Amino acid sequence: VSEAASLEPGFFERVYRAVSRIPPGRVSSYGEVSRMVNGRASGARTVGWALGALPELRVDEVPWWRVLRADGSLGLGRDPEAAAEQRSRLEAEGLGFDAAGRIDIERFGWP
DNA sequence: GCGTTGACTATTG
DNA sequence: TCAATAGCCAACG
Repeated sequence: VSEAASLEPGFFERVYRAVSRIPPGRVSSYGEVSRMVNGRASGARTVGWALGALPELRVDEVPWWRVLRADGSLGLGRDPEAAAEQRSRLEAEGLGFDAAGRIDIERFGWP
């Protein structure tokens, strides 16, 4: 492997990797993913930004819909269409939403 | 090197 | 519960 740098994937790759480790029926928050990637929950914004750059081609590899906000509400607040898709995918995995449209991350959250 | 941007989080009122 | 504010980190121009 001549590409020694590939041993240390960039922030993007690490985020995709961490998100892809989330099993079906479970959800995680940006802060949690940030902690997996950087060891800190402070980089949550960067995680969201990294997923925002997630090309559609990687959608099948990275279950971005399993990443929610810390309070269990869906992200993509500025993208209603994508949020609806996220909700559909989560419902398809058996996750329940409350009246406020939020998931009980304490119950479905992936530690 | 600096300022801006962003799918965030925690705190305060 | 909702709204607004401050703090943090990484990439881009």
